[in-house]
Order: sequence, then C-alpha cells, then structure tokens
Amino acid sequence: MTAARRRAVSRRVPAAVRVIRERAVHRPIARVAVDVPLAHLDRLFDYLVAEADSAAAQPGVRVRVRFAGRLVDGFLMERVDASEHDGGLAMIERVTSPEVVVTAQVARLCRAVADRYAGVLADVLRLAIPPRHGRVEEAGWGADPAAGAAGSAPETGEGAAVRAAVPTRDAAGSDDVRPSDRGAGAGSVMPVISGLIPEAGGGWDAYVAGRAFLAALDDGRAPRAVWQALPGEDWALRFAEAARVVWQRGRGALLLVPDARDLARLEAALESVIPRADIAVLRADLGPAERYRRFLAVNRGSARGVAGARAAAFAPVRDLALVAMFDDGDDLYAEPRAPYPHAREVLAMRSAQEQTALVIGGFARTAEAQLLLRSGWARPIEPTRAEVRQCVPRIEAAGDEYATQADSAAAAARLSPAAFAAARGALDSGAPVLVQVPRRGYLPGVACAECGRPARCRRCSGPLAVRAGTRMLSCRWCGVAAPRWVCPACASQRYRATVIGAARTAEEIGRAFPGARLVTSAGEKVLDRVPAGPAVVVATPGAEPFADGGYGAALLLDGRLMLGRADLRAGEETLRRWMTAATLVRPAAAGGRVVVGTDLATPAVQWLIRWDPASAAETELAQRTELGFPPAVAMASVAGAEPVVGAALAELALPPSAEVLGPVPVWDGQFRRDGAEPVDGAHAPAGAQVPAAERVRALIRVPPADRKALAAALHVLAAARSARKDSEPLRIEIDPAELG
DNA sequence: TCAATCCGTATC
DNA sequence: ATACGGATTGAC
Repeated sequence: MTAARRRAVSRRVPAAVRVIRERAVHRPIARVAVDVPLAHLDRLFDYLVAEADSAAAQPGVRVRVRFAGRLVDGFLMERVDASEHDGGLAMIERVTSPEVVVTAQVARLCRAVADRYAGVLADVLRLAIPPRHGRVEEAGWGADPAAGAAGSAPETGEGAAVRAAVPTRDAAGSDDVRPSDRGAGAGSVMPVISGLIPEAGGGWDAYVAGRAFLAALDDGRAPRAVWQALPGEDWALRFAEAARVVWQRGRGALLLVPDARDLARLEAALESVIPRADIAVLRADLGPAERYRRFLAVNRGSARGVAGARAAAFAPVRDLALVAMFDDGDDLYAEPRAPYPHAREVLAMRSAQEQTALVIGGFARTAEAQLLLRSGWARPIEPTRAEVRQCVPRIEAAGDEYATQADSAAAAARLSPAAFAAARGALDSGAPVLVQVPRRGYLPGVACAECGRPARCRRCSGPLAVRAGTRMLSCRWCGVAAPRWVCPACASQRYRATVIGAARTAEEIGRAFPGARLVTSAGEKVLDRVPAGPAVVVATPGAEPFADGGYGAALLLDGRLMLGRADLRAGEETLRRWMTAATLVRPAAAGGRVVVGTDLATPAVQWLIRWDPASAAETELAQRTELGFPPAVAMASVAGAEPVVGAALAELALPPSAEVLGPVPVWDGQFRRDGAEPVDGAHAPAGAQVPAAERVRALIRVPPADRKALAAALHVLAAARSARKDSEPLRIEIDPAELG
C-alpha cells in the first residue's frame, strides 16, 4: 500500500473504529523520539503498533503520534516486546512513510551529538534529516543521485542496483590509486591548480605517510589522519582519490567542505574519478524536493561518494568507510542552530562510532586538529620540507612601514616599498596580484602598542576590552578590571584598542597601480576565479578567487586588524587566512612572491614565512593549554538577560572543577556570525538588535575529563527550565564558535 | 456532599 | 499545546 493510499484510508476511518485496531503480534511496542524540542522530554516514548502498521513500522521511519493531546511528528527508534511505562499506551496514529530515514548509525550519532552539546535529540535529528517530500519519495525510486548541475531525470529502481555492480572497472590495487595529477578530468576542470603541482611525486605520494594512508584505506582499515596540504595542492582531487579507494571496495565516503565554492570544486574532482551516478552532492541551496531526492539517493545506497557542507556530516552514507573535511578552521563548520555542533566533532564522533577512516585536511592546522595528533588518536600526513620548498612562494614581511615618497601612488595606498615592488613585478610579468584586505566589522580588542599581542586578563586569560564610556580595561570573560596593565611579552605599559573599519579600500589600492585592471571579490559578490593576465585583485579573507596559472604576488595587508580582533582564535585564524591566500600564488621558482604587511616579530608572520603550520598549531595548543582555553579545556557559554543567566548559574549543579567566568555584559554583534562583509561596507548600525546592555554572558570551563559532567549539568538545567515553562531566552552553547 | 473551577504537572 | 489530577471554592 502506498503512503498516499494509507493516508486516505486513515482519514476516512472514524476515531471509534481506529481505537480497536489490533496491536501488532510481533514486538508490539514502538519507542518513539517525538519532535518536541523540550529538554525534559528528551527521551523515547512508548507507543503501540497496530498490526496493520507492523510491517512498515521499522526503526528509523517517520511516524505521527498523539502526544499530550496533539498530533506530532516523530521517528520510530526501536521496536520492543514490552514497555516499561506504567500508564496506558496510545497507538501510533500512522506511519508517515515506510522510508527508513534514520539509520541505526545516524540515530546513535545524533544521540551522541545531542549529549555532547547538552542539546536535545529532536534538534539534532532536525539537522540530520531533511524534511520529507512525499512526491519525491513516491516517484523517486532510483532518484538520480548525480542530479548535479542539470535537471534530474527520474530513473527506475534498477538503476541503483546496476550502479552497485559498477565499481570494478578500474580493477586496480593500491598501486593504481595514485592518478596522474594532470589526469584527464580534474585537470581540465581545474586548470588553475594543476599547473602548481610539482612535476615529481604528485598526488598523495608527495606526503610522508600519504601512500601508507591510502594503502590502509585500501586494506579496509580505518586510519585517522590530520593532513597538511602542500601550497597549491589540488586538495579536492586528493579527496576524490581517497574516496575512490573506498568506492572501489564498494563502500561509502563522506567529504565535507566549508562552502558552495569549495563544493563545486570538490564535485568536479569527484566526477573525474568516480562515475557521476555514484556521487551525491548535498548542497544547501537546493530546493526541498531536490534536497530530499539526494538524501534518499544516499540513504538508499545508490550514491556512495557524498560531498557537502557541514549539514552533510549526518548524511546516511551506506557502509561508510571514510569521512573527511577540508579546512576545518573555517568557521562555517560551526552549526548556527541549536545545539550548535561543530562538523569536525561530528565527523570525529562518527569516525569513532562507525570505525571509519578520517581525514582532517587543510593548508593550515587548527589547535583542535593538533589535539587529535597530540593524543595519538590521529596521525599526521605531512609533506617533506623539500616538497614544501618547491611549492611555496617567496614570503617576506614588510612590517608596517609605508612608502616614504609622500606623493607616490604607493604611499597614497599606504603600501610598503616591498609590497609595491612585488606587485609591480608580477603585473609587469603579466600575472595577477592578489591583495588581501581584512573585512570590516571585527570586534575591537585591546593589544599591546609595542608588540601587538592581544592583551589578556591576568586572572582568567580572557581578552581585555575598553569598558564602554570609560578608559578602564576590563576582561570580556570574567569582568574583572585590569588597571596598570603590563604586556607580559615585552613589558610595555602602553596598549591600544584595535580599530574597526580601518581597512583600505579597493579604490585606494587600485590608485597605486594606474592602468592595471582592478577586480574586487568580497561580501555579496565573490568571484570564483580570475583569468591569467595582469590585474589587481582585492579580496577579503575567504573570498580570494583562484587565478588561472596562479597569482604572481600576494599582498597580505592590515594583518594587525585580524590579529587584534578580540577572539580566542585570532592568531590561528590570521595564519590560516594568510596561508590560504599564499597557496594561490605561484611557487618561488616560478616567481611567486608574498608580502605580508605585518611586523616580522609577530609569531603568525614567523610561521607563515617558515611555512610551518604544524609547529604553529603545536605552539597554539601549548598556549591554550597554559591559558586554559579550548580545546585544552571544555568551555560552555550561557547567555541571556542578566537575571536569567544569574538564576541559571545559581541553579547549575556544576562539577567541582568548574570555573565560572563572568557574567559580563555582551554588546551588539558579540554573537554575530562571521559573515563576509564588503570592505567598503558600513558596520551594522548600533541598536539594530536586542538592547545589548541587558544581555550578559557567563563562561564555564572545566578540564577535559569533566566535559561530560558539564554537558550533563547543562542538560539538567535546560530540562528544569523547559519543565517549568521558563521561556526567557537562554542560549547554552558548548565549545562556542566565537570566544570574543 | 458535590459540581465547577483553578493550578500544577506530565505528556507513552 | 492539552489533558488530567488534586486542591479549592461555592452552592445546596
């Protein structure tokens, strides 16, 4: 019976008749996760299954049940023989669809994610399972997973079965796993990159442990790795190659990227090594029908190479053997909806639960990734120094000195002589120049006026800020005043507030290079690529277009702005942005130059010049360990109106190790997400949001060993609040994305 | 003594 | 949200 028909029938049957439906003979009890986002209802509820529904009522299907007097959606999670519940049981109203949309693996993953982030299962299931689309489901057997760019012609069910038999074509052992870099597909799709890969030892072979990793994959083992990609690396193709290894074994791979641009690139690379029909790309901008169609294609096992952004971390890939993500430092991996899970954590949990291989890749390296290495849970895949030297452009620091000739164009644009010369040289050789300028809107912080290091609280190591309306320094985490501040690094007593909106404009920079074509990529209009040929490309971090053949030079301007932003991750983030931009530049041997306009003494500049993301991450992690920052500690944020946060803190049964910082007032934009804003764009007008003065935030930190206890305490708090219908907004976030 | 109403609590 | 149970109230 089709779902539509069953619905039609149940509508017509009067309630009195429904009540006497016979219960299922076999396992008559269903345990249901109801779609109610209340913490005190975050458990399974028992319902009776009608015999007529019994076949369809499999674990993982959507059901509709009467809950507290009203009909709600839910997922059937288990079928059991008997109920523990004392009272009477209601019958499942109907099985919405026989489609098993929550696999056992995804169910377990969602529960674990909810627990990890002190959230409720219903919220996580909503992140994991797209809304049902009835027409797609009914008509879509054999939904075309590859329905990539063009429309998707519906296929028959045989399509999926046939496809499953395909992956023997390239009958090869691990030796054949290494495709040529300039190999057919990807090369033609991404001509940019291929030219940058060194002639010798391309592919995964360019890395220590690279080949061993693929061999382990091919062996069916579950290696876990943190991968440091070479500058200019065609990471999408490397990911595709790794996916192909598991695909050839008939198993599934799940690959994540931060945004749509990277996804398009990954899709092209996948299509160059895996038949299109075996690929599903889960894009966020798809309509509900197409989104559900692709979800079903993955769920039904007809697509085994799956790519997507953060939400795809939950995709029900069949027989999953590999999960991977590129550039895990990108804040787009932090889910903005409750309970705010980070895709890196989701993948790591999934890798552990499903015994899959894991790759956390990037040009730079996060402290979180470093922690996976330090604990021995993952192993590094790194290039040799020799390989790095071959790929990296020449990098120099020009400090903050500007051109001295007052009337020169370079001086007008406040470009240092070195920066100007590098750009001029690239343009003269016919190559484009990338100019990276921080976007506006960073939270202002306080930094040492001498060495530029962020000023930190002596008590909790949180960031200092100038207290509104005064000239006093105080800690943004714990609120303590910081009179007589002295820089611990250089002993200077002078500090300065980092400025918002001092970034140079594209026009300003363009004037320094009269005659050159000026291109902007920022905010709403982000360019994917620019053609070869002389041009000045001004871009905000993250919006840098690829250049065919690589940039001749890159100028990384106003680094102090990025370094000085009041965020825990400012240093790591700045290095990541710089490195990402530098990977778009030709190798030094081909004339590629990078000039970073920040003082040579700045640690981030040192790591950039030495191109040593591993040591940078190690140092970063060591510092965070010392200062008590994530990921060395577990941190939770509790934010809301002042009395609400106060009451919550009083009520929380925290582990004894917990340290409460604050509460302190938060201001407009404190929790705004890091959306790209145009260089020239105005800062969001003050007062556009909730009156900031009334909002406060407290931070709670515990040693990693007490992470679970912290999460449990917060869940208990949330449960008590929802039970008493306490609807005053309170945002509870574990490992908050922004720690400003 | 009993029905009507209010309030708190559970929701299978 | 809605439903239910127990307590409270008011009329007979």
